[in-house]
Amino acid sequence: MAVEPLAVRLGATKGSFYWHFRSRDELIAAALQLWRQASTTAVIERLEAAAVPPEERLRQLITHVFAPPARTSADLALLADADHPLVAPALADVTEQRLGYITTLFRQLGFPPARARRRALLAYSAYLGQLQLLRSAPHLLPKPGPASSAYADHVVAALLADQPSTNAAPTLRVTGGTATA
Amino acid sequence: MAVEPLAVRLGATKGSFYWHFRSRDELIAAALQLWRQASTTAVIERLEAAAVPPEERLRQLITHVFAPPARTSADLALLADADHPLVAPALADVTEQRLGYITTLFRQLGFPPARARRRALLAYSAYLGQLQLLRSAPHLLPKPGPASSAYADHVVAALLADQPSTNAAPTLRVTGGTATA
DNA sequence: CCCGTTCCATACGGTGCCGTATGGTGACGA
DNA sequence: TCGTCACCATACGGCACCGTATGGAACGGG
Repeated sequence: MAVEPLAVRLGATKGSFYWHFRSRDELIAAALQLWRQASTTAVIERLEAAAVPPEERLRQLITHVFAPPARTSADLALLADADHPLVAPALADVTEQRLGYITTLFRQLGFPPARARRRALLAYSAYLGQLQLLRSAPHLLPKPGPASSAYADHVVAALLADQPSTNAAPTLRVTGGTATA
Repeated sequence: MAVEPLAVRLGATKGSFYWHFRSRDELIAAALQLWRQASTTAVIERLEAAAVPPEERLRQLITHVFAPPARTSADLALLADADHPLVAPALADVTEQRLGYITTLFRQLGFPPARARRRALLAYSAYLGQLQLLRSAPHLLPKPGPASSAYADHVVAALLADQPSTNAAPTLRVTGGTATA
């Protein structure tokens, strides 16, 4: 967002803006710092605060993300400018942090390291793609309501299902929606 | 991409550009038309040309997309400008076409309609997210080589896995911890 | 009452871009 | 040789934006 339109949208002027921030980049840096904290660290802390088993955390995380009542997503704006020199490092950090957390959740579910990592990648990719769909073709997504919850359930089931082939059998069964034998 | 930088990058000038195209938007529209055709219709036709069972088609599609040797992606640029008035409809069309095709593949695999649709959504979301990761944090993705193929296999397995029992309204059980928005 | 500090507004130069106007340049046929 | 036409370059006006310069209110302390 440019600073002149931003200023008028806030009922202020450019002059006042440049008194508070030395430059446009300084504002961007500050906003990115906020975003890092609020969009990742805070979410993880909130999830960890509850005394529930890891599969419940993962379930909450997924359903929260895939059944969006009105997901206001700064992620989208930043992903769109992923090449911006200030955005890129912040984005990389956040991605790494989120992916790391999801990986540990899968590990806690009994997935061996490599499989946990792959599953986390898949899960996070699905999240990012969901965001894109939300913007580029929202009419193709299930409407908020029962269809949306059913979809979230479907995603949870697909992501939490252990696959038969690979060795070192993960343990924990998935409770909740679908009773996997 | 602006037309002045584009012109110099092509060793031409702006004047010559405006002889071939009436405006910048006209170039964009032409490029979008090309993209629709090459990135979707052509891919589907190529897949349908081979005389293989549907799960093999799906497998080829997924592995082709998730084990990218050097995926040159126009998709990314367009997703980044998803709000552009010319890009948005093209993007919606392509999304709908791709999603429809993936859905029919899942249907041919025996998934009932609603589940096929959900699975297709998940698969396509995963693809879109993969694209984003490729740009915003490529170092977190498996490197091209065996790790990459293993990951592609993992994704195929996760997406093709039949889930037991899933029919008939799973009714998500939000156990402990409350909703925590 | 004067002065400095804080906060905001107006005005200006500079830049990158879009689109147009206009002026070549070479090929080719009459 | 001359005119025409496809193609390209230069030059210009206009716009949106960034960042700076400068001129104030408002206010509190000496």
